[in-house]
Amino acid sequence: MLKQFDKPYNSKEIEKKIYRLWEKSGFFNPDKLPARHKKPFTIIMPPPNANGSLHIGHAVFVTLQDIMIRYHRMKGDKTLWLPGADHAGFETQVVYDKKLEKEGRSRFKIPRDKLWKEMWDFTQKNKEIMENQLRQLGASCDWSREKFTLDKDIIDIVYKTFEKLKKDNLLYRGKRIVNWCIKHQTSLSDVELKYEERKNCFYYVKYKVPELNSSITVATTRPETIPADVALAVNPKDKRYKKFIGRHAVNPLNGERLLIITDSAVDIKFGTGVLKITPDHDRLDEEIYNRHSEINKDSHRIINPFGKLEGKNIPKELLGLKVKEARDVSIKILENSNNLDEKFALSGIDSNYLNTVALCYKCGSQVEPLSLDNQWFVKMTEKPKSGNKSLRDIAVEAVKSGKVEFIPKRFEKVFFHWMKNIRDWNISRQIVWGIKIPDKSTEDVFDTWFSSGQWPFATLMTSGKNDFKNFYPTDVMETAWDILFFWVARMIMFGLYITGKPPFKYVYLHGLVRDKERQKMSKSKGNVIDPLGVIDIYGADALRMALIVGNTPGNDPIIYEEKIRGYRNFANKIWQASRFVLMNCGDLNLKTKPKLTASDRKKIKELEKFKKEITKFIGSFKFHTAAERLYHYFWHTFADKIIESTKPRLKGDNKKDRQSAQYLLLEILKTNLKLLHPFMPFITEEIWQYLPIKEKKLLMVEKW
RNA sequence: GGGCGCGUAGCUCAAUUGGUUAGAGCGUCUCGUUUACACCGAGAAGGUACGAGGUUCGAAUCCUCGCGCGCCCACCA
Repeated sequence: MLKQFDKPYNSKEIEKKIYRLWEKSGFFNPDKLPARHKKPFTIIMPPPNANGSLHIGHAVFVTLQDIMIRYHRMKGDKTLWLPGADHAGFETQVVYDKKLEKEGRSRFKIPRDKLWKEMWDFTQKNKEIMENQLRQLGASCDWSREKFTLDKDIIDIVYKTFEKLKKDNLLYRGKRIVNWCIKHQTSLSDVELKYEERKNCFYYVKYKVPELNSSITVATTRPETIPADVALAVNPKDKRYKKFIGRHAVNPLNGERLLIITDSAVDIKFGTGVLKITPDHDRLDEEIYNRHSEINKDSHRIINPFGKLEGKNIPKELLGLKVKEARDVSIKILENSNNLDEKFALSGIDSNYLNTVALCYKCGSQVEPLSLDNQWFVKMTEKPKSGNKSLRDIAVEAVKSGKVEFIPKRFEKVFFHWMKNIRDWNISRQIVWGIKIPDKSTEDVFDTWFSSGQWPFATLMTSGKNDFKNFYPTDVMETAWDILFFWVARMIMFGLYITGKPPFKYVYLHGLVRDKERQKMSKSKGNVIDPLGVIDIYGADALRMALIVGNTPGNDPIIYEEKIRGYRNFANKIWQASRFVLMNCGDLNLKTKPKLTASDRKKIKELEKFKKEITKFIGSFKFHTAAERLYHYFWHTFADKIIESTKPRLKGDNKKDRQSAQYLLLEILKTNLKLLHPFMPFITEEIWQYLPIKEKKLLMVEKW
C-alpha cells in the first residue's frame, strides 16, 4: 500500500491521474451526483477570452470558484459550475490585429469572410488549449455543459434580447457622437476609455460681433474644430454677456454667422464663460445643440474617421490635414488675421493648461469624439414600454434591496456611483470579430459585453433541458473588480430585464494579481508568472494555496515564487504526515471504535471546533482565513505537536493507549483531508485513496 | 471637481468584525539527523500599529484632523 508513497511528494503524475479519475466519475455534472445532492448551487464561470493562454489572474478565479464549488458539492448540494469561453470581440480583434501586423498584413485589406474564418480558427485553437489549462488547475466544472459566446443558440438569445429592447423603445440608432479610435477604426463605449492628464494649449479666440461692433472671446483647446461651430453659448445668469444674447458672431475661420444662445450647462467660471458649440465633435456641445431649436444651422462633421479634416466650409489650408497639424495651421490663420482686424483673431495662448484627455484603453491613442450615423445605442435611463423602470433603475434597486450583494460591500457604493452617471450605451463596433448586429444597413457587430452581459441566463437557457428552471438564478458571480462596469453591471441589468430575476445572489470580487513591487503583471513588463510553468514545478495545489492565503476580497493579491514554494513544502508536509499515519495505523480494527483517553477525546473535540470554524469561514467567503487556519492547524498542531506526542504511544506496550492514538491520528487526518480538499484537491484526493475506510468513495463527493 | 481604499515585523500580508501576551509565510540568527518529512525539527531576534487628538472598562479595529501612497468616476469646453 505504501509503495506508491514516494518521497518527496510528486505532484506531476498524480495530478494528471486524479483529474482523469474525477472526470471519469461524472461528478462534475450535477445530474450525475448521488441522490443526496438536492439543493442546487450554481456558479457560471466567467468565460476566459479565447485569444491567448491562461494567466495568473485566471488561476485566481479558478481557485476561488473551485473552492466554493467543491465545498458545496461535499456539503451535499446539487452543484453546477458551468464553464465557457468568450470570443471577446474587441479584445481578440486587437490581439489578432497585432498578429496580422507582425505578418505584414492588415485587417482593413482582408475580405471580411476570410478574416472571420481565420479568427474563428484562431479562437478555437486557443479555446482548446485553455480548456486543458483549466483542467490542470483542477477546475471541477461540468464540461458537458460548456458554452462559447458564438454558439448559435447563444446568438439567438442575444438577437431576442435585441428585438425586445427594440420593441420596448430602449434601442435607437442614429447620428450621435461616439468615442472613435482612429487606430482601431471603431467606436468604443464609455467604459472602454481611460483618461490621462495632459498639458495642452488653451487658446483664446475672438469672434467678431458686427451687430454690436464688438467681439466675444471663446477659450478652446481645439481651434481646428472652429469651422464646425454652429453657435456660441453663455450661461443665462452671466451678466457679462447679456447684450450678446441673440446676436450673431462671425466664425473666424469661415465667416459663417453664429447665433449666441444661453444654456445653463455653460460654466460661468470656466475659461471666458463662452462656449463654442461644435455638435459633431463634442458631446456636451451635441447635447446643447439638441436642446436648442433656435439654432437653425445644420451641423456637420469636419474630421473623418481617419482623423483628417474634410467637408464643407473649411479653410483650404486645413483640408486633408491630421487633427494636430490642423490645429497648428488654424492658429497660424488666426494669428495672421490679427494683422487685418484686431477684433477678429487670436487674443492669447495659455500653453501650460492641464486637461484630461480620453484615450483608447487598448492602444492609448487619443479618442476622437465624432458624430457618426447608424450607431446603435441602448437607453439606460428611460423606462421600457412594457415596464416602469429603466435598465439602470432595476439594477440599482436589486442591489439596494439586497437581492444582489457585493463582497466586499464597499463595491456597492462604487456601483451606485457609476450607475448614477451612466449614459446610453453604444453597442456598435466597426470590427469583424463579433456577433453581427441584425441590421442590413450596417456591417457593425455588437459590443462583446452586450452579449456577455446576457451570459448567466443565455448559458442556462441553452445548456440543458431544465437547466434554466433548476439553476437560475445562480448563487455566486465571482470575478475581478476591474470588470464591474463592463460586465457585472450589465449582467444585473439584462438578467433582471429579460428574466425578471437577478442573475446571481452574490458578487464576489477579487483583485488584480500583482508582483512584489505592486506592479500589474503584464507580458510587456516581463513580470508575469505563468501558472502552467509554476504548476509544472510546484504543483497545482501549491499554486492554489499561494493564490488564496492573504487574498482578501476586493484587494489585489501579490504573488511571488517563494510563496508558491512555501505551499509546495506544505503539500509535502501533508504527504509525509499522511505517510506516517498510514504506516502506523494499518493494524487498527476499523469495525469498532476504541476507547479514547481523556486527552485524545479533548483533541477530537478541538478538531470538531476547528471544523466548524473552517466551515464558517468558507460559508462567509473568507477563504483566505480558512486556508491560513488549515495550513496552521495541519502543520503546527497536527504534525508538530499531535503526531510527535503519539510517537512514544505508538511504540509502547499499552495496547489500548496505542489504539486510542491510532484512532485519533486517523480521525484528524481524515477530517483535515476533507477540509483541505477544496483548496488542495489533488493531493487530498490521492491520499484519500490510500486511507483504510469502509465503503470509500472519491473524496470530492465525501460528506463535508 | 466628486468618490473609494490603503498605511501593522526587513519584505509580502492576516487577525472569526471592539476583547487576554497583535499572528503567518519568506528572510535573518543559534542548535539539532529521532518511527513521516532537510520541500525537516526545536528555539531566538525582530512591532511607539503613519502622526495627533477623541469615544470606550478596553482601540490595529469606531470618530475627527493632518501626512504619505494607490485607485475609480466626471460634459474643466
